[in-house]
Amino acid sequence: MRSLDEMLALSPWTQDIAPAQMERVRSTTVVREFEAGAYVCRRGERVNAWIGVIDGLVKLTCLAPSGKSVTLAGITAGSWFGEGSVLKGELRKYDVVALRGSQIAFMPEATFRGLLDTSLAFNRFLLMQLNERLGQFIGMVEHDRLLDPDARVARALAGLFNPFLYPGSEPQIQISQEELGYLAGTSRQRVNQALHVLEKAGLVKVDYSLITVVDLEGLRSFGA
DNA sequence: TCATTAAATTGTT
DNA sequence: AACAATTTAATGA
Repeated sequence: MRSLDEMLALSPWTQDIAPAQMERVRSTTVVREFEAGAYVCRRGERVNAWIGVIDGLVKLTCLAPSGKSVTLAGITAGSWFGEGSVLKGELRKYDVVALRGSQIAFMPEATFRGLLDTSLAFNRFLLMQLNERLGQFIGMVEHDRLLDPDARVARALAGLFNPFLYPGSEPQIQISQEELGYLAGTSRQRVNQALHVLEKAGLVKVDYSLITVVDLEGLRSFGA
């Protein structure tokens, strides 16, 4: 995915948006590029845009009192996020960091609210997305307590390929094992071990800084 | 294009 | 956590 237009074409909520609204989305949404490691936005900033990942990969992260950072979610290309904070008009609760060079779209709050007021499809999409996220986070807590590390890595990885939340088309993700460790809540070494297990099981293919999902269903249910 | 080097990532203990 | 091995990216001949 390279351009905002391509991403809009992939986004489910654009399907029956009126042409005038679509034009407003196109003309007001700003695209910015970020290098690996750069902050897309920081905790505590006023939220004035809905954010879309056109290309690349970002993570939602927060700082534990001890100083350790915790990754709450990885957001892949094709996904929009941050609607919760826009709706509530609150300060941003987490840091957003680019893990790779990334192209990020910022849709101004006014445009976002315009869509809310005029499009039933948009409201439906948000409802589905919020519900999907809720399910994912509940699942994360459950898995964190019930599953062994191999399975946790499998779920964390599968979570990045939720077709509704992340309508990117490719079954690959460029992510280091260290970052996957932050996401799964385990050490890099354990991720390395787990990836070997998952590869032997025929669920993924592991390359340098790149993981290809071969069997998404198998990944989701691994260890259950 | 090829060789050299530094940095990032991975494999292992 | 530490160390070695491997891959990538950048540089210059």
